Amino acid sequence: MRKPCCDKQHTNKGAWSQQEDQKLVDYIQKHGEGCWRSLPQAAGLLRCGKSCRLRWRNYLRPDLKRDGFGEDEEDLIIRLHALLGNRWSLIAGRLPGRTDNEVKNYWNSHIRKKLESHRHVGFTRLRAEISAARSKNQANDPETFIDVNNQVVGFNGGKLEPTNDSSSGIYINLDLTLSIPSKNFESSDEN
DNA sequence: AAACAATCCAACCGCAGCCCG
DNA sequence: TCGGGCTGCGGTTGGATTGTT
Repeated sequence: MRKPCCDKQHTNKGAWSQQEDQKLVDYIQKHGEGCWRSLPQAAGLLRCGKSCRLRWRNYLRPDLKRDGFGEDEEDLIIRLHALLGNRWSLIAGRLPGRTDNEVKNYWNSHIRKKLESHRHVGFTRLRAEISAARSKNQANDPETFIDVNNQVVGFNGGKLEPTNDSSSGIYINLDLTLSIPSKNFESSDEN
């Protein structure tokens, strides 16, 4: 049986106080993101390492955007989700200043409902791009294409796989390379 | 103004995978 | 090669806020 990540009897849970936030920020600014397991004690926090990590990554990191999602970001999320599914960290990796949690929440509370209620309308704009991209790219680089309706080609664990429905034959160029997430803007993330 | 419902989002949980001895 | 420890990820929860009746 695996040990729990921390002694839960002696850790705080729930919302973070300003003092806790400050302690965490101060510590990470001084020492960087080191070992999360030992960080709470070193920083004088009664939290488990996981909680500290989450708080930092999702809320306290200085490079995070705190404003709402733009139209272009929403559009990108929809496209990436069509390709990657619920790989929120990968999706967030393509959106500077956004976290996986934020993207996931935004998807669940905004985009999913939108797509459910306006499914065909939602694809109208995509279809215009599809037509343009189709003739240009279809044969060149299949791994950057998906079928908007039901996935002609999927990306599965680093491997391209044909999927079960190829009815539409419509492709969209996502202009996507699956590089290591956040490498484009890692300076603030890794410091 | 109060009660209830719906929505949002920060935080938690448990699992998977990576790393290292 | 194997096993244990640690981190990261995705799913889920629950409290706070906002909207509706």
